[in-house]
Parts: sequence; C-alpha cells; structure tokens
Amino acid sequence: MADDRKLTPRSEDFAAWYNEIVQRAELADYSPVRGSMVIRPWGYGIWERMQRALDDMFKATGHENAYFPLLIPMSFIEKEKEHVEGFKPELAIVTHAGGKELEEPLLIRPTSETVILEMFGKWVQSYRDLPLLINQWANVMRWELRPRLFLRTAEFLWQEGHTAHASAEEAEEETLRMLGVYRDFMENWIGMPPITGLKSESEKFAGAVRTYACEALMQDNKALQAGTSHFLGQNFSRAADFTFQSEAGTEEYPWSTSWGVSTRMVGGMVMTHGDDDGLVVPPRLAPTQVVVVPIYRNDEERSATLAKAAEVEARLRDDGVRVKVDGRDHLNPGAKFYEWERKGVPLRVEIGPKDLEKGSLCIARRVVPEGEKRKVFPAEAEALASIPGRLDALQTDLRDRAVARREENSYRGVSDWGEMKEILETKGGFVYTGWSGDPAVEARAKEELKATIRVIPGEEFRSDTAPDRCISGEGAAAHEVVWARAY
RNA sequence: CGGGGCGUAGCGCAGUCCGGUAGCGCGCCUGCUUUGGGAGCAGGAGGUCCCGGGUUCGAAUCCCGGCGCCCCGACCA
Repeated sequence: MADDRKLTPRSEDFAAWYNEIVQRAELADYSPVRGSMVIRPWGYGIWERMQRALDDMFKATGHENAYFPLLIPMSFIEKEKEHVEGFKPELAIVTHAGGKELEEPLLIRPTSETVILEMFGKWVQSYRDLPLLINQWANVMRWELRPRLFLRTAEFLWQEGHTAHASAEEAEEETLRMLGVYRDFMENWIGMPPITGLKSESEKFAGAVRTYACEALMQDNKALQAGTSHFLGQNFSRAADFTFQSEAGTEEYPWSTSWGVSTRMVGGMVMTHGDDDGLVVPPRLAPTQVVVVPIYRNDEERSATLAKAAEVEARLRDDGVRVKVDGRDHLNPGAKFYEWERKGVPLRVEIGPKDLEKGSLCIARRVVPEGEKRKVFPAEAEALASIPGRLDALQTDLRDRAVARREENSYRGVSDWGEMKEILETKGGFVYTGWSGDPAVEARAKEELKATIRVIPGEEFRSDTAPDRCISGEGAAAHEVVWARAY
C-alpha cells in the first residue's frame, strides 16, 4: 500500500483488501499455528451477536443445546463409508496422550454426526422419544490445505444441529425448516441474502442423502456457501446401529438431519458490506451500534462535552441501543472517526462546543445514502429519537442493496456454454442454466471454467421460464441450476 | 503438493547486488502546545537482523542446509 493508513481498494485486489480489512478492523489475527486464527474482541462480539440470534431461532423451533466431546474414536467415523472417504484427507488425529501411544487414535471432530447419533441410540428406545432435536455450539477442525481468515480455517466455530425422526417426511421437513431459518437469519441479521436450493451429488455432504445450501454472492461476484442443511436418511443411524421401536412395534432406523453455520459468516458479512474505507457491520450484529465522540479545545469544553456524551449514552442505552463513548484523550477526533469507520460502527454522534451552543447533535453515518452528506445536524431531542429508526433503516437498506447487487449479477436463461464462459471469466456472478444431471458436465465446468453448480435452486429462486436444454448442448434439462466460481 | 513472494524494533519497510558493527515511517513512553476528518515540537524506550553450519580479521549482507509465513493454483462435507 502506498499509504498504509488506507486499505487496498477492492477493485485493485479484492483478496488483499479482505485480508487487510479483517486485520485492520481488528476482527481476527493470524495465530502461531498455520491455518488457525485468533478471533479478536470486535470479531468475536459480532459472532456472539450471530450466536444469540440463531440460538433464539433454534429454541423457537424446538431445539435444545447439548455438548458432545471434541475427540471421536477413529472407529466411529469409519462406520459410514462415504463420510470417512469425504473427510479423511482433512482429519487431524491424536495418536499420543498421557505420554503413551493410544491404542485407538482419536480424531479431532471435523463434524459430530457419528458420535451424536451413537449417543442418540442410547437415549431413544421408542417412537415416543422422537423427534430428538439437538444443537451444539462447538469448534471443529478440518485440516485445510489453503486457509483464509474466517472463510476457511483449520479450526472454526460453528453450530451443528442434529435431529432424529420417526419418518423420512418429518426429517425432510426439518431439513428444509432449518434451511429456512438460515436464510431468514442471513437476510435479516447479516443482510446477506442467499439463494437456497439443493446441492448436486458431487457437492453434497459426505454421507448425506441430500444437501441443501445457502449460497451468497460476494462483492467480487464469487459465491460463498454460507450454510448447509442435510437430509441424512438412515445412513448415520444405520452406521451407529441406532434403532427405535415404531408405533406398529417394528424395529426401525430413525431418519436424521444435520445443519450448520460457522464463523465463515463473519467473512461473508465482510465481503457483502465492506467498502474501501473498511468494514460495515449491520446494526443488529454490531457490538457497538453508536459511538459518541466528544470534541473539545480546553478543559471546560472537555467536561461539558463529556457530560453531554454521558447523557446521550444513558438516553440511548435506555432505548436499547448499544452505545459507547470514546473519551480517549490522546487521539484527536479525526483519528477516532477513521478508526470507528474502519471497524464499521453504523452511526457516530459527535458532540462539540457548537452543538452544545445550538442544542443540536451531529450524526455521522457509516453508510451515506446516495446523493447525501455523511453528517446531519438535527436538534438534540430529534437526533436522539431518530437513532433507533436510523439503525433499523440501515439494517434494511443493507439487505436491500445486497439483494439488488445479487440480482444485478445474476444471469438467467443462459443457454450457451460460450456465454456462460464469458460471464464467469469476466464479470462473475450467478449463472442460471439448464442441466441434464450428467456429472461430466460439472467436471467440465470445473476444469474449464473453475465454476461449480452452487445449487439446484428452490422454487422461489427458479426462473419464470424453465430451461429445456442442458448447458452442455447435450440432452434435455433435468433441472435449472446456478453456476458460479466459489470460495 | 506445484508456482511466486517474504522473514531486519509492536506494525510497515529500507539496507543484502558491492561484507566494516543497524536505519526510516508509523506506533509506544514523558512533557508542553493541540483537538469539528488520520496533530505539532522536544526528549526517550525498544533489535538473538527466522534458525543451524561454513567462509572471513570482520556476516543482516557471501556459501550450504533447515524452518516458518503470505499470495496464486491443486484440494475444500
């Protein structure tokens, strides 16, 4: 960077911009262990807001939290053939403990289906014990070859929901319900509107019957898989020899689901809303929604503006606003402005001698509406009263802008391979086409275009006119699919 | 695992080609003056120059061997 106070612009080098913003907004830092990161208070505060909102949504849909162990016996994961095939390359395995080599290696969970279903088997005897609706907040480890802060780290934080049901229909319903919860959360809390749908066979979770996913489009027009919900059929209950007695008296394997979202969503938030000045945190996720900066030239003004700042803080806190006064004396106001803008705090209230004199407050907005100025100067009472509404409006505005950007960069009705190639190699974005269902077409796209089918879109995201031919030119379209380059 | 880049003060870097005992900016500490968009001045603290060997009177610099990190790719339920 020419000026190390400024970020590399997104247009110049999006990856560099992303790395700089994550560190300079103090979201996270590299740790001594390659592939692992330290989540700093500002980043963790955002994750905590995400957790709280999601946890409420899980509880509201009947789930309870539990906690299962970090270490899983090697033999457990080997019980489900596809599962172990899928995960083996990225497992971290503990072979020694207590100064001795272990008889059976223990793996650090990459996900917990195997151990959770094993335990479910001990707890469930009858259909009356079903459904079992469990979630856990945990860390997992997948030894990724190429880590990226938040987007792909060896260790990451997530939640994994695991449920068991007496019927396939009920389990499928649960799978879709949680996909909907994720979508709702991403739209209304992160302001990161995903498209949702089914994964193709080649992209589904190892061991699942069907995988549904939320796919969001980042500002560089690459897709981010932001959450998945799996219908596991009876695969994992069979592997764990988990059975129950049905109402009819027969012994059956339950139908299970699993679903997860992770700290990757923090990366998605960065790449959805951040700009060349820094991070933009949606109000509902911001650990601090309003920062109050006092401005003064002498001790008298200092005490007067600090007193007013405390008053403003108390008033906003009463209104349920997360507010903080930045009373640091060794920084001048400009330095504070830049810092809080870089960290993405939605609103700033500036209080100086002129405001005290006029009985007004300065409200500076992190995101400036088109054609307007950053700062407005309403009378104090009006300013304070307006803040909750301003936060709500920004929350909605961020989402609406993201929806608009997603749609502007979605290309429907593409029927020619060359056209798809042209889009993916230049602008990027979501490309909707027909697909015969032949995996060879996916393989070709991956090789030639570095693109994959992100989802077979759910009904609501499908085009008005269903494509009739496969994008390969060979055969009829079995589905409409969405292609993109992805993280 | 392939390609590229980089390891020198907390951070960002120069110095390395051409060997001579370590420097710049930011940050940090103290004081004074400042404070409405990244303050100024003065004084100050801070370094196994990634590690190990070798060459040399002398190595951040040259030679050999390691290690680590970042980026691009392969891979990524």
